[in-house]
This record gives sequence, C-alpha cells and structure tokens, in this order.
Amino acid sequence: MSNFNIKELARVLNLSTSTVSRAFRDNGDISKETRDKILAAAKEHNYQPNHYASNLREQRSKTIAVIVPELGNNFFSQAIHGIERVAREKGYHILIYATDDDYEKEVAFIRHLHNGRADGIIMSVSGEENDHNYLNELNQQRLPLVFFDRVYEDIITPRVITNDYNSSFSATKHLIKQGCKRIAYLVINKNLSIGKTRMQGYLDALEKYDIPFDDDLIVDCTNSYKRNDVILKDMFKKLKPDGVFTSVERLAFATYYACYDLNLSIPQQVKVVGFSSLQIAPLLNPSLTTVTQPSTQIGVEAASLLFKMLAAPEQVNNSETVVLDSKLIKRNSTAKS
Amino acid sequence: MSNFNIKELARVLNLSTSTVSRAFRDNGDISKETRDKILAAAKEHNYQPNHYASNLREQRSKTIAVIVPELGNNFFSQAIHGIERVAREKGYHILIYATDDDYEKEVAFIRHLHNGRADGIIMSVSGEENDHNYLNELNQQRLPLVFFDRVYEDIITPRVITNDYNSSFSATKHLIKQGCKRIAYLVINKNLSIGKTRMQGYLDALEKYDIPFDDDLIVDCTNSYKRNDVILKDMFKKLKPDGVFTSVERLAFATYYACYDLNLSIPQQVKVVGFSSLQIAPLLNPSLTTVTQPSTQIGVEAASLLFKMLAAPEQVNNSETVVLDSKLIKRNSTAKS
DNA sequence: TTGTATGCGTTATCAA
DNA sequence: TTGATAACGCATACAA
Repeated sequence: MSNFNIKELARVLNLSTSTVSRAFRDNGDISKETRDKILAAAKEHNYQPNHYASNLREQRSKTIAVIVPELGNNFFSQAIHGIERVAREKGYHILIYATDDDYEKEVAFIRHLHNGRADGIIMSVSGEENDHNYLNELNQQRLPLVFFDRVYEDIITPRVITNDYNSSFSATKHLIKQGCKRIAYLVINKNLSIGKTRMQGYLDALEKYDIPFDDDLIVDCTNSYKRNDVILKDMFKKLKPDGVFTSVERLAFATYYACYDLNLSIPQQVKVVGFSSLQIAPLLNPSLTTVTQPSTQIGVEAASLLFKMLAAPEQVNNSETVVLDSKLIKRNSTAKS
Repeated sequence: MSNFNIKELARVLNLSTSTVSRAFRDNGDISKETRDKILAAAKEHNYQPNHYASNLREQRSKTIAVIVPELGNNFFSQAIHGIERVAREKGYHILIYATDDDYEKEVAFIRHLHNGRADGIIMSVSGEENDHNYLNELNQQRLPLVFFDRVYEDIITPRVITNDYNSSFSATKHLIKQGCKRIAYLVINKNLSIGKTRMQGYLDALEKYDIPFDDDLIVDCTNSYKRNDVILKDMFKKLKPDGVFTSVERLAFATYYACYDLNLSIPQQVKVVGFSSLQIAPLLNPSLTTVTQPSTQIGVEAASLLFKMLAAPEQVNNSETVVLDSKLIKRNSTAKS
C-alpha cells in the first residue's frame, strides 16, 4: 500500500483534502476543471482513496461475503461465478468462505462477519444438523442474508432455491417409466431441508405409480469417498436395486465407481439419475441422466436479491422466495435395456 | 453491523477504551481478571472490534486477494480451495476476482487492490498477450505478489508452477509409444508462457522419437465452446491426426465432443491425453488419460509463499520458484488399439 | 466552488 | 495495571 494519501495529493495540487475527496465522489460540488486535474494527478501518482478509511467513514464496505459448504464442486463454483458477475457490475467485492460442511466454522464465519467486514451475506448452509438459532440471535443487528440452494427452513430470510420437489418427482417417475421397480434414493443428510424435499418427490412418485416403498432403499451417505464406497457396495449387494436416484452429484459418481467395481452395467442392470451441474455429463460412461440446476443463474438471482436488500431493505419481504426450475436431461444412464 | 462499539463496551464495564482494546490483543499488559471480564461482556453484547477501524489503525487488512482467469474450472477452484485452507489457518480472509481472461479486468483489479484492501495477491494471469509492465510500474509500492500456474515470465516475483515441460514430454512420448504418428497439440494461447513451455515438451518429444513435425498440427483454440468445436472438427477432417494432446482441460472435452460427432472412436482412431484436474476422469467414455496437476497443493504452496513474504519480505527471494510435479495417469483414451 | 474542522472506531504512546 | 489522548485516511457539515 502506498503512503501517498489524500493529504499528499492535496498538497501537490495546492488544494484542500475535501476538494480532492470530492473529485472521487459523485455528489458534492466541484468544477469539472479541478476534478479532471485532480483525477489526472491521482493517476500520475497512483493514488487511490484508502479503502479502510473510506469504509470506516461511510460505514459500509462494498463487500459481500459468500459462504458455501465446499469449493471443489461444480454447483458452487458456478454459483459463485454468477454472484461474482453481479457483484462486479455493482462495484462490489467478494469474500469467500468454505465451511467444509462444518457447523462450527459456519457459525464462526457468520459471527465474525458482523464486524463490518461485509455488507451482506450469501450462504448455502452446511449440512450439519444443529441449532442454527444463532442466526436469529443476531436478528436485530443481523446483516442482510440470502440463502441459496441449501437453506434453513426455520430462519426467515430471502432465498433462492430450485423446484426440488418437482424435479425429484420427475426423475423418479422417469426411472419408473424406464422399468425400475426397486429405486434407491441416496442422500447425504436426510435432515437437511434439501434432502427432505427431494426425498418427498421420490416418495410421492413411488406412491403414485404403485411402487412399494422399502425404507432400506433410502441410503444415508457421508462426505467421505471411502465410506460411501463401502456403503454403496453393501447396498448393491444386499438390496439389489435396479435404479438409483442421487440427491447430490458426488453420489452419482460414487454410484458409477461402485457399479464399475461390482461389474454392474449401467443402464442394463442399474439405471442412474442424479442431481448434477456437471457440464460434461454427456461424456461419462455411460452419459449421465441429470437433474441440472441452473447454477450460475441461482448465483445471479441470489446476488440480485441481496443487492435489492442493500438498496432498500424495506422493499424486500423477508420470506421472499425465488424458485428456479431445474431440468431433467435424459441420457444413457437411464436408457431402456 | 452493530453500532455497539468499543466505547459502549468500555462504558458498560466502567473501563477505558484502551483497556478494552488490550483485552483483544495479545500484547499489552492487562490483568487476566479484567481481560476475562471484558471478553465475557463482549460475547454477551455481541461486540467485535470493527474491522475497518482496526485496519486503518494497523495499516493491514488480514486479507489476501486471489485473481484467477475463471471460476468454473476444476483446476482453479481446487487451487482456491488450497489457498483457502492456508489462509483460514492464519486468520486471513480471501477476496476472489475472476478476470474471464480479460486483460483490462486484470489490470483494473490489480490497480484497485493497491488501496489497502488486501495485504497481498495470489494470481494466475489472464491469457491475453499484452503489455503487463503495469506490474513493474507499481514496483516500489507493489503488494506482495505470488504467481501460480500461469505466470508472466518477465515479471520477477515468486511463483508456484508445475514441471510442465517434463509432463508434456512424457505425455507426447506416451502417445508415440502407443503408436501415434500425427499428434495434434491444442493450445489456447500460444504466447502465454504456459502454452509455450508445454509445447516445447511436445516438440522435443517429437524430435527425440523422430516424428516429423507438422506446423499445422499446432492448433490455436479459443475460449469459446462453439468456435472450438468448429476449429476442431475442421482440424480432424483436414489433418487426420491419430493423437491429440491438449494443453488445457477444456480442450480435451472439446476433443471428445468433436470425436463423438464425427464418429471417430477414441482410442482406436484417435488417442487423447490432456492436462486436467478432473477427479472423475476415470468415468469418462473412454476414461481420459491425464496430466494431473496437484491443484490443491499448488494453492497451498502459493499461499504459504505469500505468507512467508508477508512475515519477512527480505527473506524471500523474488525469483523464488516452487516447482511441483504433475503426474501422467494412463487410461483408456490412449490404450493401444 | 472551495476550505476548515470534526468524527468514523480503533490502537499505540505516554503518563499516572 | 489502567487511563487519556493522538493519529490512522477519509468524507461530510458547515463556513467562507
């Protein structure tokens, strides 16, 4: 950081600091002439108003924080991409936080952010089931907060989600139409709202098409590759499903690996469909039928919503919910045998 | 942000602001008793020292900026993941900037960051070929900067790269051993150092194994999916390569799509190997032979290097270069026909 | 249109 | 060990 500050620049130009300051702001009266002179000199001396001083003075940071469960995941990096685009347009900066699905970290991040570092937060919540009332405790002084995709149902704040129930229903129906009778539903955290909603679509589709429901076919997985591999192989051996519906991208991959190892052919012996934002799903072996969420768009919507809150808090209903549509894209992993 | 500040807290506790401030810092004399009392009260009132005020006072932000060409790319999101991990450990925050390979944006970001918002920068440079001397102009007041993966060769600053030359040589050699005689090299920007280095490995391998070099087989691609598709199909029709080596992950995908469309079978008619950090390369059809960079590790190293610079600038040699090894992982896309 | 003076919330220096 | 005070760099209310 340069130590060339507003005072120096004012001295060089034989002006007062207030005049110099005005040149950098839109309001304030200043003649075009002096303004140009000041900006030119600023450029020459490589001067920029110190961000922290400005923010201390103005009480806002022009920064938003984005909290996601993980970074190495197509869905989230694409969502971040969307957020980035909107933020950049508005001249805002983005702080990134990854919780690694760790509740403690999530709480720590949120608490920390209330020190003025960010003007608002966009978050997809961690998978851990815990008391998240900490968000309510901050209520009066809570920063503007927007949830996306993974939300806490009992926290009232604007959110951007997808039509998970319908997508799950369609995906399950599709499996049934393709001839599946024993469809496993793989989930990472049954208690997280998103797992529940998606499961309900699955359950209702089974019922509607008179497929008997077997509780064992709802398989609770983990965040560990290794343990999932064990769980899935065990599941295949014991339960002999002819269809697998995964609520999370990663579990579709795990299913593929398990099937490869067990010599189960997809789609002849097992048909697979999964939530996934993978752009190269067509390149998989076999190409993967996906419920594709509009991930970038979700980011864009979430950011737009947050900026609306920042601009006019009263005008945004706290229970505002934006629902975007996912698409079921049928590929070979669910082809008829 | 709360308006409950250090003054309020001091008033509540009947102490001075300086004493309260001391409770939050490691140095400074303060009795354990009062310190505990202060911290307890702080927790109760949800008080945290205002970040901007602290930073203005301390002249540092505990924030680093990460600039990458794009976010929707496994390599970069994994690298960011690595950076995140180290930064979090050190109590630093991360600002994310995506240039979309746009040189103007890169310059704007860098310039902007000199307003004190960040203490240091970790960057993978944009692909555009341009004058990047702007980095040198900032020299005296330049923020600590670490390059990773994609670097400007003429800017002297610490960097973390991989052994691209060797990897390319090995990958090309592998294609040759598998029987390829006409190997195309796909690159996005020939003039970017990384494209050059990787190309040199390719060229030298050809020479060493007496494969005649055909300039047309070096194909300059773009950042656009559509245009790449046209370029590649054209290339396949006209040049009939029997091997393809892609310097960037995305071009391997493009190659797959083109081969699918043209009914060229991989690996029987065309063998493919590419730089890629895709974790599900084994699931592709066919599974993709990759030069896999230790992406997360690269992030970790880059961050560690930056923190070393922040801690003791004199102790880091500006031309320090950390070289990590990539791995050639052979899969079916280069299997012998 | 420009300048003067004050305060944003914190920390460091110095004095008590 | 604690308190008073100045300063970090900037933006605004007010005066000129």
